[in-house]
Amino acid sequence: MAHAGSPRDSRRPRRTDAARNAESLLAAARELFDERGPDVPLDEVARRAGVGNATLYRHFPTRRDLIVAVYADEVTALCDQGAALIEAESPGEALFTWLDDFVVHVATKRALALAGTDDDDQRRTALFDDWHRSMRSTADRLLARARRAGAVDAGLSVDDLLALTSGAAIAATGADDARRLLRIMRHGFTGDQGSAGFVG
Amino acid sequence: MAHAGSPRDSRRPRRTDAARNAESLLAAARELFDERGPDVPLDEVARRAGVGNATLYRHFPTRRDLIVAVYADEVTALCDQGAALIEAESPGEALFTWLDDFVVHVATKRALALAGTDDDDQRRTALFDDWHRSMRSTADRLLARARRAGAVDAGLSVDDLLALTSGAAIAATGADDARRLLRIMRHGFTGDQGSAGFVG
DNA sequence: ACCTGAACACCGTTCAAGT
DNA sequence: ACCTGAACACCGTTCAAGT
Repeated sequence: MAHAGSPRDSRRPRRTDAARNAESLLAAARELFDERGPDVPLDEVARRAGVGNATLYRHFPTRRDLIVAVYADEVTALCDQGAALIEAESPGEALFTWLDDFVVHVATKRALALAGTDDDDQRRTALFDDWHRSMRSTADRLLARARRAGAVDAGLSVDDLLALTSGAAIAATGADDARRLLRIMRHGFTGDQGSAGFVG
Repeated sequence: MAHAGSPRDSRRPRRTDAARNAESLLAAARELFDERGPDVPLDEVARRAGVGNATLYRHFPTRRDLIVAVYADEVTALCDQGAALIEAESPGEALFTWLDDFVVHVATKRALALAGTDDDDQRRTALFDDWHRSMRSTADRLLARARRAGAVDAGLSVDDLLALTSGAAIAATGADDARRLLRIMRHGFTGDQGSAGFVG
């Protein structure tokens, strides 16, 4: 399963101390993001990891790179979960089950997603930029199957689906709120649930 | 019409130089936000306004206060627009016409909304904190009327409506995109538009 | 009462010197 | 090839001194 955020695919092997330092930095960043939020000084991450600050910049040129690396595993898990759901009996339920996991993921990392916005590209959050590709392909397959089953509107694109879903997750006050907002969006403000009947 | 962001309701009158400085700062901030984005150095705002930097802090203690003051007029206009729409023939169309203006407003100020997030309260954007009250009461009246007309789901709350709507606006790539996403949300992912019939 | 600009603190980024 | 920590630059905030 291809996933975003996997660092380093260079040819020759990396020196063992460099590999160890990268791991220490990731562990320190994970801890400090939890403890003090996504704006924690990068020097502090380096200090806790026991390396010089410039070493952090060598491995992770921007704060965003660090954030993405820290949560790469979780994104991979989410995509794997989506791959498993592609076999589920009900294509409609499969899609919305995955979206449910997705909004929880985004809502939980909300602060990090916003902190990862770059100055030059203020239109996109870190989630939408770096993790978007793998998320998008996962969502795309689930959506296509749900569409064939008639469980979603034929005109709904993946991009719109993901934009709306992550927008709701970012606007939500927490994971539970995000899941509730997703349920509302599924049937719309008008609340119509009729005509489509029991599909899938 | 009560609105957010109106500065200064102190008793005794303000010295004329203080009033002039506040105006200069607002004008300079408006220009620089347009030219260089919401992260422009505050010292630069003060310099363009022709005042000392500490004067800026006296009038607007946080960057957020400055942002809110700059866009207070626009928020007021949006609320007035909502007040006018409360008389419209179709309650459902009135609500969605206003929401259409609302998403354009939020999408246009998207970067500012995100820049206004505080460190201590990372759950809310500036829009949701400072302009929320007046927006909320406007939306509330339009929603109540639309609900009585059966144009929206009976269980839809103002808070959920505004959370979803502004979330879509923030996730959108621009004003046009935001309007499109609003239309999708209105009827939901399932695309059902049936059962409710021609209400309003 | 309000203004000023310099001083201070903090943090991201770079770089010369090491191994 | 990689690491180090000090130096640099930038910006928000405060404060002593002015009017």
